[in-house]
Amino acid sequence: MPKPTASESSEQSGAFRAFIAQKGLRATRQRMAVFEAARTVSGHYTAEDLLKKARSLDRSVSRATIYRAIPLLIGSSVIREVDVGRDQKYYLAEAGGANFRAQLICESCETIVEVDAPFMEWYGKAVAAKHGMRPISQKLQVTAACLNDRCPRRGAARP
Amino acid sequence: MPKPTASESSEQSGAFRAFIAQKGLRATRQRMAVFEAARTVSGHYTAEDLLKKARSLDRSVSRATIYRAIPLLIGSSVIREVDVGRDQKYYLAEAGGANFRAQLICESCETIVEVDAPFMEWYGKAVAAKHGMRPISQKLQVTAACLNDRCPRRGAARP
DNA sequence: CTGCCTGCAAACTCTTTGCACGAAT
DNA sequence: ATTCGTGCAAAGAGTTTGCAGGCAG
Repeated sequence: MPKPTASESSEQSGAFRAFIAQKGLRATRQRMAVFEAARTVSGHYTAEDLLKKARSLDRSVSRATIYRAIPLLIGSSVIREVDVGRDQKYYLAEAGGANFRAQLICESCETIVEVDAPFMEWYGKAVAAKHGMRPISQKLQVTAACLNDRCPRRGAARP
Repeated sequence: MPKPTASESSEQSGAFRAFIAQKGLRATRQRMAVFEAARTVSGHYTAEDLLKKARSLDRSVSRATIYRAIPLLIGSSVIREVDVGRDQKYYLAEAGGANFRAQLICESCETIVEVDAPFMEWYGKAVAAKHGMRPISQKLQVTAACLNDRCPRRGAARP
């Protein structure tokens, strides 16, 4: 059934098509371009980055479509949202079922490192249970001074 | 906990005055009203809440002054900023030197519970060190479905 | 054919900032 | 007197949304 292109994405693409079909939505050209861009861009990217990449695949993709597609991409686990409290949110292609990740964030430059933190699952359950609540998600972030050569304040912060 | 009166705050007020004086700033009427409001309002509050309270103490306080005072209040440890990824940030009167707190956040209503999480200090150090970085701060948040009577989606959300 | 989707641009929300007057030291 | 501080209002930035066609199913 899936389009028999040589593209390595045909499989995931089919899964995404199924996801939107099941929701009564349509596999438009623009939507699929955003999907393809979302899983192709590497590392953490912004909505604007995603727009650039999607446009390189389909010139007609607009900013509005990007923002309207993002919730679908998250809902279908194609990407994950990473909010580190900056002005813009970041997104990340979701590799496997890799949940429970912490972020190590440089306070001065763009660097964000994903770190496995499986104990978050236990912690979330424990804390929520103690207050009679049902855990839904957890977030753990460490802000630090990085040593990246390109970091404007390499190794700075607190003497 | 007895509600602190204006006179009871004179001590902390003095500390705050010292802080701004040491920075070469001035103890203006508006600034002190915001300070007094910041340490009086209970629970988590927004900049807008702070404005309301400060205005009840001094009619002339403007929104701009609130936003300009907040960094001073944080810098002098009078309040702490709590960013849970919503559109507005929250602030909280800083009781003691209580650092390393996690937040338990209801995904549907306003409820935010502060939870001690001292292990964050160790975790931040360990993770940062592993990447040759120097830890600066850490944040841990658990989103959950709450059982508050006033919660619009009481106990909702699937496991 | 239906009605979901799209691009465009205006709208929105919280926060920041330029300006000229006001006030703390 | 000096500067810093203030209110006002406009500017900003990222994201959302109303509208009039366009296209998937």
